[in-house]
Amino acid sequence: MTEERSLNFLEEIIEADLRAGKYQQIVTRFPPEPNGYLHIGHASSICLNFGLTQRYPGYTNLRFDDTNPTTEETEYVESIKEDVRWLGFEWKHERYASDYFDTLFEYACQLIDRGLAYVDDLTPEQIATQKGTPTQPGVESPYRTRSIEENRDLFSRMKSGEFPDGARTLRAKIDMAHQNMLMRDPILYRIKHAQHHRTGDKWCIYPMYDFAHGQSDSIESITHSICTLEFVPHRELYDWLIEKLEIYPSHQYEFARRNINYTVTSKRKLLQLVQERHVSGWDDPRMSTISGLRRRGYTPDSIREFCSRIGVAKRENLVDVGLLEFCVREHLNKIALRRMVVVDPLLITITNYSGEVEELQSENNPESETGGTRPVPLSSQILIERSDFMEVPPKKFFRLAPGQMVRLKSAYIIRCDEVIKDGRGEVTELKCTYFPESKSGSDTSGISVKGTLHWVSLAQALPVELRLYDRLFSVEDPTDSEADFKSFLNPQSLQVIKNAYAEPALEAANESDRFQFLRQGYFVMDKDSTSDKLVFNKTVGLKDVWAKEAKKS
RNA sequence: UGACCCAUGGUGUAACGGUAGCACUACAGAUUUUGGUUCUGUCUGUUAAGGUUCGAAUCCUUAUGGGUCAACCA
Repeated sequence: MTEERSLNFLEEIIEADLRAGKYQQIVTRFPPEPNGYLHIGHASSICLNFGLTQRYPGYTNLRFDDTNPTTEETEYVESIKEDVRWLGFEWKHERYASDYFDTLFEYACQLIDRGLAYVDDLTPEQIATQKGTPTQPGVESPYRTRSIEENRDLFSRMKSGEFPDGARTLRAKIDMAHQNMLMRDPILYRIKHAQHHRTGDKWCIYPMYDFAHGQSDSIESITHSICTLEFVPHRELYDWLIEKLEIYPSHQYEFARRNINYTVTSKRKLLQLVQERHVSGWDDPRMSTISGLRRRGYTPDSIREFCSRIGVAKRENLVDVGLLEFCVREHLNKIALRRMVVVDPLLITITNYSGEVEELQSENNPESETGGTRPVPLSSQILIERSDFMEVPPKKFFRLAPGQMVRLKSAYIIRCDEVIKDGRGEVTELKCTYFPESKSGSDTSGISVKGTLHWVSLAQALPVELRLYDRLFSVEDPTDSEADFKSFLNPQSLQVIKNAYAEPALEAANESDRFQFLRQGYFVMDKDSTSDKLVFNKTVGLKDVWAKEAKKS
């Protein structure tokens, strides 16, 4: 399949570079800022960067762009490493932009010495106003003409902590009238008396992204520095610094970030959802974070497959979340153990069944020949899904109804003889008879039925909690309007079933085990499970053509 | 009203001057002891107008539409 696939534009560039002998091997990097958890959009970038060096000779680094100590934390570093590994990738070198603070400071001094940088005393507001607008040129700072000696002195005093936060900045001296706003004397260093998660209080000046990212790539000899489209205008500055500093010429390439409908993929917005308690945490199963998807029951394989299918390009996009769901169903269908769980129970008494408990066998996974079977107990009282019975069924309802026959999965065919109701007319019980000669696997009854139901023997039923999830937002693109994206939160995104009834085999389940609950969907055992009550998260439902059919009429 | 980026079915992505293909979705059918899975088939597309060419989704021009850029964030 990979060999059949056509190349994306980055692979074409790389193959051309390799063919031309420009490089013997390629080096890429995944460069997150440790200020939040990774999300599905990052997965795309991870698969791209690491995937490229699996396909072509070379390697990929994990580099934390940790140049802003006030937002960065070790907790995020750890989660990012865990997520990258969980996705199935291993980096060559673990690096930090902060590893290069000394070198970066040296670079800054070089620019000063060559008259290409100056210390500015303007306030943030002043800098903003004199920057101009995209259609109007900016004006030069009065401090732009300071002597090299003065700049050197001031910059080293900035470093030694003589000035308070925000008092001065180091700026590149480029062109205040440049078409590209980023070339209008961009700030290179700012003063921040803040504890850094790695360098502690060694520094009180920190480089800006633009003065750290490109040079870090260069220091690591990154051949292909891949980032998203919003950094296109940064490339000119990136190249300018490489040229002036005369350092290894990494080249930046940009691709369009992947957007997915009915969710948000922005660390800032995800952080808001966490802080304002709209979700239970970064790993809430409704979140688009890697940790959320993991807790939801997604597999690394399915996420990688998704990233591969959506591809890489430069145009704006909004990927249908249905494709992600397709990918996880496809994988889980192959690997998930089948179990029976009744969500909304209706009691059936099999009137001609003996009092004994019979042990039946049911396959663990019909997709797997080596999957084996597990025992399932059957007795005269069982539970079926309330929605699998209708007193007045529509046509093509292949389930239970008065006088109608149906098969109990891996067991017998039963017929509904009598409907018992309570005082309010609510159906409380069904009296059925079973056909002993219709036993699964050795059916000689000659009866053929259209429907097969999942069921659980009442006496052996295991009470479990189910958490059912729906999309977090009720509109395709919550960020596409003036309104606060949180106003589009779907109030029905979480539904908890406190008491569902599971077959006893589920007792042996462990955290993170994945199952298909027959005719319902895929579920994963959650970490909130206790010995008293197992908790399962619904990963995704099965395709349900009957639901569609029923909706039509 | 500047610069830059982008434009192919409902969605995502191919076609590198020579038959617009693949996947998802939707729809129809077959199989099925999960109305699952699997299998078969069908619908739907080159933003527009000019130009170059024997031939244009592809090259050129213009228009239109969308996106990005004015944080001491990344």
